[in-house]
Parts: sequence; C-alpha cells; structure tokens
Amino acid sequence: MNTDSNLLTQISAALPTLNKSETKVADAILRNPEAATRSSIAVLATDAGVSEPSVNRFCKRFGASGFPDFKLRLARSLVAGVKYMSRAVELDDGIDVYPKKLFDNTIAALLLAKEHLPIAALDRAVDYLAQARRIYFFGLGTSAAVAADAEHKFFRFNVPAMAYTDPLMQRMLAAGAGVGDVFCFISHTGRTQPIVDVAELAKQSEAAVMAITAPHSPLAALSHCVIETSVSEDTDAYLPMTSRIVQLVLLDVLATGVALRRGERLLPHLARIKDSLKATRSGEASS
Amino acid sequence: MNTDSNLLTQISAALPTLNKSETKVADAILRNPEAATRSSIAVLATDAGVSEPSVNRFCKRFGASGFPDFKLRLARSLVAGVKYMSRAVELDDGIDVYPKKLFDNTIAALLLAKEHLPIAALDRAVDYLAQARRIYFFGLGTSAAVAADAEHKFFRFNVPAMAYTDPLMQRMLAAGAGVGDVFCFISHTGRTQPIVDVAELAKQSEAAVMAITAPHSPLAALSHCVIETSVSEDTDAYLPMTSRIVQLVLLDVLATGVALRRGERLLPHLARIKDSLKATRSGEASS
DNA sequence: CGCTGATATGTAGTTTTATTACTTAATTAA
DNA sequence: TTAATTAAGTAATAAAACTACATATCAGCG
Repeated sequence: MNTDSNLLTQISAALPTLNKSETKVADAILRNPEAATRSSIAVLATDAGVSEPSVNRFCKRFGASGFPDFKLRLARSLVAGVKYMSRAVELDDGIDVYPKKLFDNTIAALLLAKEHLPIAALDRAVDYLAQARRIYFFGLGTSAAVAADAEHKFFRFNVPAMAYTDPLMQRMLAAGAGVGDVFCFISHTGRTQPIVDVAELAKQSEAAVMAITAPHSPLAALSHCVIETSVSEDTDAYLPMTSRIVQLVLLDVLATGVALRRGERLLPHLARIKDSLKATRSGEASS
Repeated sequence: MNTDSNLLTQISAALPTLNKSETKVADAILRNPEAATRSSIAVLATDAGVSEPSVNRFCKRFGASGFPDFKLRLARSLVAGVKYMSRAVELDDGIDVYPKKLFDNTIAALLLAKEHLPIAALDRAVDYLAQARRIYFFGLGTSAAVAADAEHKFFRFNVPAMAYTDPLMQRMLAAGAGVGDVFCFISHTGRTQPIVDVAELAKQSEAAVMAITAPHSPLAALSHCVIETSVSEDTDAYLPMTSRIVQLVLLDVLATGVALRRGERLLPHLARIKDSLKATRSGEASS
C-alpha cells in the first residue's frame, strides 16, 4: 500500500505497474507537472499522445474523482513537490538560481525525513537521554559541528552534555564510561573507522550507546538505539549539506523530547538561561 | 500592491474594498476554503447567494484567468498555509506530534528565508570569500557550531578557513588582521557584546568584515557586507532552532557560490578530498 | 424629486470541458 | 488460430464555465 501523500512520488512509484497509455500520461505529467495543472484534459491527452478517456481513467486510478479533482491534488502536491525534486546545482547557475536550489534541496531532504520519521527509535532515544547522568556527543568532520550544536542544546537542560572532536579524548571517555552515561554518535555513513572504534569501546562499558547514522552500517549494528537517517546524498555531490541539517533537526527532536518529558518544571530553568544571555547583549532588550 | 502570495490572506485583506456580491463570495470562500476548492462554480454561487458570473468576476478580480484557475491557486495557498503555519510545541504533545511540528517549523523557516533571499548581499559576500587569503568564522554559543560547520565546508576549497570559539583568540586574530583576510561573524541577534567587540577590532584593520546576522543590529552596522536573517524566533521559545538552520544553509550558499566562481578546476580537488575520506571508512565503498 | 450615467448583478445562451457508454484494437492463453 | 480478456479510442452526452446582453441599483445633478 502506498501511504505517500505526494501525488508525484506516487506516480513515479507506480510507473512500473502502469500499462502503455497510462505510462504515456504519467510521463507527460512528470515531464511538466506545473503545466499539467493548467491544461485541460484535451491538451494533456494530445500532449501524452493518448485519448481523453485514457487520461480520465489514469486520474481515477490514482484515487481522484475525475480530471479536475486530479489537477487539484496535483497542484497541492506541487507546492510541497517542487521542493521534493531536488535538483543539483549546475556549473552555470547564476546567483539567482543556485541559492534557491540549495534551499529547495534542504527542504526536500527535511520533507523526506519527516515522511520516514523513526518514531519508535526516537521515543527510546528520549528515554535514554532523559535519564542520563552524562551525555557525550561524538562526531568527526562535519558531524563534529553537529555534535557541538547538540552539546549546546542539551546543556541547557542542566544535563552535563559534552561534545568531543578529538578521537583520543573520545577513546578515553568511552573507556572510562559507566552506568548513566549515554554516548551519542553522529556519523552520516556509519563507517568512519575512528568513530566505530570508539563506539565499540563504549559498548564494552555499562553505558548506553546510541547513534544517528545510516541503517545497516557498522555503527548502527553495535548501537543500543539507532536513529536512522537515510538521506540520499545524491545532490550533495561533493559537499555534505542536507544530511547534517536532518541530523540537527533530529537532535532538536530529541532535545525537545527530553524537555517535554521533564515537563513544566524545566521551563523556568530554560527561561533563566535565556535571561542570562541577555546580559551579553547590547541595545534594546529582546522580547 | 499586494505581493502576498497567499490567496486567502489576499482575500481577507481585500475584504473592505469589495462590493456587496463580492463580499458574499469572499465570505463563502473564507468560511470553508477547503470546500471551495472542491465545488463547482454553480455550487459556490448558491452557497454565497449570488449568481455564477459574480463568482467568475470575483475570481478574475484576484488575478485568476477564471474559476478553475482560481480554485487551483486556492488549493496551492491552502497547502502553503499549512506549511507556513509554524505551530509551537505544546507540553502535552506526544511523540507522534512534536517531531513533525519541529520539522514543519524548520521547513517553514527555510521557505520564509528562501522568499527573502538577500541576493545582492550574497553575491558580494561570494566576491569577498572567493578572493580571500584567509577566512575566519567567529560565533559564540549556538553560532559557534555554525562557524565550525562553515570551517569544514570552506576548508575543502583549499582556502585556509578557520573557526574560533574563544573570544580571546578571536580578539588576537582580529587585531593582527591584514589585507586578504575575511572575517565572517555569525550571530543571530547581532548584539552579543563580545562578538561586536571583536568585529569592531577587525573593522579597524585592513580586513573585510562580513556578518550573517539580524538587520539593524550593531554587528550589521559595522560590517562591510551583511547577510540579513530576519527569522522570527517565535517558535523557538526557549531554544534557538530554526535560526541556525537558516544560517547553515546560507553558508552552504556562500560555499557553493565560491565553488561555482572557481569553476571546473575545483571539482577534481573536491573529488580528491572526498576520496581521501574513503580510507577512513570500513565496509563497502561509497558510490 | 426625478433624471441620467455609471456601476453592479443577474439571465440566458454559447462554448468549452469532462464524462460515459459503446466500439474497436491489442494481447494473452488455450 | 481463436476466444477471452484487457486496453484504448470514438462519439455522444452531460456538466461546467464563460460571454454577451439585459435589468437593476445607486450616485450625482438638474
């Protein structure tokens, strides 16, 4: 069954199961979905090289009551769907093109991640983190920045959260871990050897090992709790971009989860921290 | 002129300027916009208590080519509206609710930022960065993580990019800056005093000062090039979430801009860096 | 107060668009 | 090769939207 709410994805996914004329219609729509929403059934039919009733049948096949209804659904999908189509930046893209592309790609990645949220894993992760005595965030390279960000976020919850970039520090901390310690490893591939090594060390202790990483990776295999991020890195040809954004938002989710678990009594604490920052600011007070 | 892309907002805004029958139509639509997208012109006409041509005229008044086109636009607005609607996380939200909310909020922030991209500023920033001899990324708190991320990204371009978190290091580097140095300050408020101080120091040197920060802030005032991020932090009641994501994507834009400016000759360099990372990975080779 | 011009609204007919019922073509299996 | 089944198209019907025109409403002015 297809639970995908996006018509375009639905059509692409159904492509192999379609017959000749249906495929033609699907192609015509996918070729230019925006135009499809504007055209009449006659235009789309000629465009696809089929008859009008074929288009109509196609629409009904995808749950629409008819062609106009189909167009409406398509239009809705496009709002979210234009972004869904993450197109890579081209060498000759101008300043008015590539920034939008990058934003679109990021949004597309977030939409995709939102569709496949590992709810159960997140819930368990919040369990671990909410009762942690100490939380360590370990990442290397780009993930180091993500770890640093996580440290800042969790630190506000009065939980000793720490991020380490140095593999040697990571090893020492992992080796000396005990009950109540939670190690959170961040790695897009889940195959970065130094990180996997440290995770193995941590696993041998009494500490909990969790990971935000790719499914079926060595790192995922040895973690007590895995939050899978299967972001396709197609568009990030040479630079990891969208993957780390998804990681960051997932960490937001975890942090929020811990905050909610602690309930109201945490709110004054957060307010106090926020107020303490005001002192470092000049000019008008923040709202 | 109304630059609002949302039809519903547009209609609400135009309400006072509408005449009798137009008001009736507007009311009928606003009463249940979702239903309006499904009904035919006849149904909507009876619903509003007017004739069909009145509805038709109403549609044209709002820039549509006719009723079907109007319905399409309305449908689009409805979807966009949901996404723009960033709702705050409530204390009693379950695990199946708040993760989606956080993703939605982030997406909403990115959509908003995409709408208001400071193209000119970005272009100038790329100018600065592309010919920089050395790039320093300075941020504090959450922005420190953003700076660290930027360092990683730019470092891949064979440009000595460095991120510093320590205000004392920042001061020393700013004081000793010279021609060819570019200082990029990252601060959501633009009022964090230590950062503003360092920026002032840097300004006194021959170096270029740029900032990713709030408009009309002290930091913005003293920068040669400002990339404004006016993200409303309403939803980030206690934790800065969406703001830093926008900052990160803006830095992606800058990095991509530099990469594009350098053109093809950079690509083999990036490929080499990516390959060098493969050695640190176990298991199957990456694609 | 009524007339005139302008604007607003509705009616009816026309055109466009979509759907249905039916026919023909293609495909598959016996 | 043929019968059955599915796929695709034709043409007629029905629905929807649009246009031209007629009537009504209203504002300003004699």
